[in-house]
Amino acid sequence: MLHVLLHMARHDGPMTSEAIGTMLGTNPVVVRRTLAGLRDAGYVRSDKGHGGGWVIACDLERVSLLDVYRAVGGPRLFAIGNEHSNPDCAIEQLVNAAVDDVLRDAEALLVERLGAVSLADLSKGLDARCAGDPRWQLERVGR
Amino acid sequence: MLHVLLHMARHDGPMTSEAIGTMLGTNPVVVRRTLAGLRDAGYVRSDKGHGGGWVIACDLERVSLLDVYRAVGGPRLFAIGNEHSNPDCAIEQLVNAAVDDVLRDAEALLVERLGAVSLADLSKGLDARCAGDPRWQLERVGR
DNA sequence: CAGTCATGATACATATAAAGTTACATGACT
DNA sequence: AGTCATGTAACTTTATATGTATCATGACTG
Repeated sequence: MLHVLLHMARHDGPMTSEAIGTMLGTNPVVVRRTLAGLRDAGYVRSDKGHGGGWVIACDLERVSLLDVYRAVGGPRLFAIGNEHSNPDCAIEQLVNAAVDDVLRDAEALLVERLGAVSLADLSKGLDARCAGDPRWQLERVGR
Repeated sequence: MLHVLLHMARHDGPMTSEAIGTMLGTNPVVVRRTLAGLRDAGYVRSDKGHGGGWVIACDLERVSLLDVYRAVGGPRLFAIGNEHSNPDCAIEQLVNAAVDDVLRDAEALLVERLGAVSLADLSKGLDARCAGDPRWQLERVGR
């Protein structure tokens, strides 16, 4: 979705779900489902009808990767975690506490780092990277 | 599994897969499947026949939570990651690089922290926590 | 106003992985 | 010989994500 947002930012005029779907090698409905979160957060806007589609609706400077992550969906950052926290077992309490402690710190790091990078940062990085190479100003999507 | 290992360490005599399964609210076969990784790593031993079952086969001091994590199975630490790294799209390259950078650091932190805690540390923590409370010396499993 | 193009939304189908289940073979103890 | 336990394989169930089909709605166009 970051990929999509950056393309969208560099595209004048709306992008349709179908175009994005083709770009991602997926399906327009899936695109709508996923972008719905970003729309609800106010980061993009969608217009119906002729000439409709998806447009950036925010200041890239004020939206971080963390914002996108949260808007798009998963509260689950880790593939591991404590399932059955049985409050009756001291061993489990201790193990969970130890694992939670580590996981909390790692999540804090992720949140901090993802929160520190804005979409504008990425966009600027792209400018720098492609300076003098106008090819990349177009959408080079492929798959 | 950490839960199981600590119980096992405080249990004299082997624990059967069925007992462990009941303790975890799961199935003996699932227990065998999961513990197989720990057995292959040499952290536990399994004996067949009468009086058989699972026993700790390592020095708790020398096995970290990271070791257990790796032996038990999942190379996937994060629920997020880059799927289709399309080498033709500069935007995707940049996004992936940015996300990978953050993920690498977070994973490094996890590895460091999980590697710094041994099973013996947890066991000692349990001793400290339950000092003067002999109830917890028994398996209080429940579910 | 009719036609089309787009999203919104719902319901259903498929794919994948994890967990659970069943069944049987093997080895060990009594 | 009988029982108890693991080892293993095959199958089923469950959960989740993804893909698909369909129709309603709104917006632009001629």
